[in-house]
Amino acid sequence: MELQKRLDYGFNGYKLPATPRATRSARKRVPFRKRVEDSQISAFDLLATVAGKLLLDKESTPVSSNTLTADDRSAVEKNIVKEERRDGDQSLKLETCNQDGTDRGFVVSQLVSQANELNCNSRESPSLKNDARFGFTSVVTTSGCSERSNVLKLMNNKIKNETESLPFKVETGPPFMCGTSGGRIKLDSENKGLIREELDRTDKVSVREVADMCPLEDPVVLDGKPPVLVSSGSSGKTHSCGFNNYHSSLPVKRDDVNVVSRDDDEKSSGCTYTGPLKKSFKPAPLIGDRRVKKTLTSKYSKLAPKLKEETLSNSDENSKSTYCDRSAYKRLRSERNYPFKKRKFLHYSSVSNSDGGISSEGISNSPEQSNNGNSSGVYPKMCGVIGESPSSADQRKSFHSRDSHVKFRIKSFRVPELFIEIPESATVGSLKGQNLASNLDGYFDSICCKLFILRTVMEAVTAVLGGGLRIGVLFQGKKVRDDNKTLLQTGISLDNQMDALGFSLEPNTSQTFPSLCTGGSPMPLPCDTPLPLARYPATPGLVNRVTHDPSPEHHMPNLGNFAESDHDSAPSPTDMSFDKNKTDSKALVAVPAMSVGALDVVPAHRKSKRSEVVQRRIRRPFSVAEVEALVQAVEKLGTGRWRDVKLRAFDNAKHRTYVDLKDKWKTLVHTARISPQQRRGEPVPQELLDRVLTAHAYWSQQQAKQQMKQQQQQQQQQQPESCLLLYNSTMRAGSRCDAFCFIAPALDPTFFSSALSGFSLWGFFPRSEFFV
DNA sequence: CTTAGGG
DNA sequence: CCCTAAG
Repeated sequence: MELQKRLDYGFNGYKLPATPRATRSARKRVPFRKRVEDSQISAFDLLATVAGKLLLDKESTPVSSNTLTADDRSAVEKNIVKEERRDGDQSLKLETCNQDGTDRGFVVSQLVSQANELNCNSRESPSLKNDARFGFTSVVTTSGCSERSNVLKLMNNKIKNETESLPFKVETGPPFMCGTSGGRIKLDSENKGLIREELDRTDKVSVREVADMCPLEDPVVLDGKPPVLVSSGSSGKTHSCGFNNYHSSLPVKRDDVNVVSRDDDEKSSGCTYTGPLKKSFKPAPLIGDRRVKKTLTSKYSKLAPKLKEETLSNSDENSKSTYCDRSAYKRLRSERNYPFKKRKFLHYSSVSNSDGGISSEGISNSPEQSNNGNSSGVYPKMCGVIGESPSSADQRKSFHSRDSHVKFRIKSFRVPELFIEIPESATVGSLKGQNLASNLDGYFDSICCKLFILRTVMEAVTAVLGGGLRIGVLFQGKKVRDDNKTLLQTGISLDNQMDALGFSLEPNTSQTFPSLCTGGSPMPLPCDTPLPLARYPATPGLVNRVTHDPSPEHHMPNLGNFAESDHDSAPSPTDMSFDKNKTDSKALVAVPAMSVGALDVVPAHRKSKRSEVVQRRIRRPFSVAEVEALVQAVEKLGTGRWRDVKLRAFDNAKHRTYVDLKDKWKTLVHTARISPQQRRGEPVPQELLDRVLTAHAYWSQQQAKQQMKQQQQQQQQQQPESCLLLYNSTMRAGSRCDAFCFIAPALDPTFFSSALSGFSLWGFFPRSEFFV
């Protein structure tokens, strides 16, 4: 048998949300980045799944599949062994999918094998048949460094019910020894720290080093000594390995990896989160994950301008008083921005933190993590393994030329459940060919994803077999023949159980293989008997969570302003003697104000509880002096011009935003209306409160008047000036109808209906159109 | 970015 | 104070 005539895939474990709507709305709030990462992970996992499935099928061990099904788990255990490469091997590297338009190449899996066997369409493929010799190669490439591809040869595919186990176990030969040793990572939140430590300790292989070792030009085949497996997973403890990156957000991990790679001695570096800025400055990732870089860049680029702006404004302030106003305001803005930015970041981090808690089981092995691990950790290390051209003599250059093989073993990994939404209007065909990059939503559609991966696999298979395969879509056991059908038409709705959806690789009728397809079922390849269609049960309860980049360490740059602002926050020196009040206010405000040194602590504190949401701005009660200034300004400017109020009376109080002033006014009004007994905080002189009420009443009235005026104006403009053009049935549109023009107050058209029955309303027109 | 309001 | 919808 060369290949089974058909490979059927049931992608269990991938389920569309039962309530897509809810998902959508909820998703709306999810930061784009998160979504992207989500999908990436998914893609990888999907790939892995497919790969596993392929292996499964290839080995034609229905039992396994059944077992899996029974398990109702999405965990798949794989053993990946790198096999000796033959020159004849076909290695196929596929690059693909981008989610966000960036060119993040993704994981592509490919069937490679003792290609010879595959290629020869001989029915008897010993390797396939008998032993696990059939190699499955998974190629991962990132567009950034597409040149570095990694190959995993998968062998001995097993499916186990080891859901809880690490995403991966990797066995590698000596070449990778350090970090590579297979490790079992449990992503329990408790273990994270441990894992990291382990990581630091064990992961001594620098990515860079590895990368350097396996330049594109000379692919290296690592040699496969007996696996120096670190852990066989026997110990519950985690061992770090190439995949250690798993348990943290992509960027972070990446960073970690980099750090580690650069300085092995610095143990802490591995687990220390370095600020985002650092990231952006760091040399291009080896992995070539441009997407990530881009993300980071864009993410922080926003901040950068702000900083610049601030700086500039400050300097402006110093040099040119002319710009004082604006610059001051800009400062304000920048100041304000920080909390926002921060919030956002923290949000991410909080997500990651919660990550562990949300999905009951090993959420931690969030797909993303695995993804990371793959791209940054494992694969890079394996890059040498994948020879672009096996035949190239360069291969021997590999650091381990002795044997040309390396064994990898993926013991197990877990495929998370996906929650993805796909438009029902999408056609099957479009999904098949869809470039994931075009997915505006930033999500992989699970179907799309599956199809994509299938396509990838198909392409690989095609490459091996010479073409003639296509992806068949099965829905509820029926084959979807028309790719032009939309999902809706096909009956694939979001509400459907995703396990009702299956895929198959089938001979492409238009190609090499004659079309044998007749029924609704995929046709077997000519020379083989169909393998049992394995379908994985959907795996409930596994939620795919994405961890995020920890909050960047942006410290509020201008916290120091507190002190400054305090001094300045005094009301504009009118004729009032606020000196005393000023002092008081200073004292009051000064409380929160900290020395610079103290401020530095803030971030640390914040960092310590990253899980906590954003740090709220420190509370700074308005002093009487400030209230005075506010009242005065409002009396002058009125309510509704808070920016002006700010500029007028609080321009120097950087910590008072116009929103703050507005809020304060609101509370002042409220305070003034309640009984003195109910008031809290520093008592505001009744005199001020009275003024507040007076001013508030006055400006409210003014506003009302304004509105009235505006309305009147509108009415005057519209009604008197507009004409009603009436016509009767004898008239045709476009004909002259002066006689039927009326100057009409904008009354309800029905007004005319009685007097001018028989006419129809044509419309309102500006008077000028009729009376020029 | 500003306003206006609810929380 | 925060958060957000609107404009």
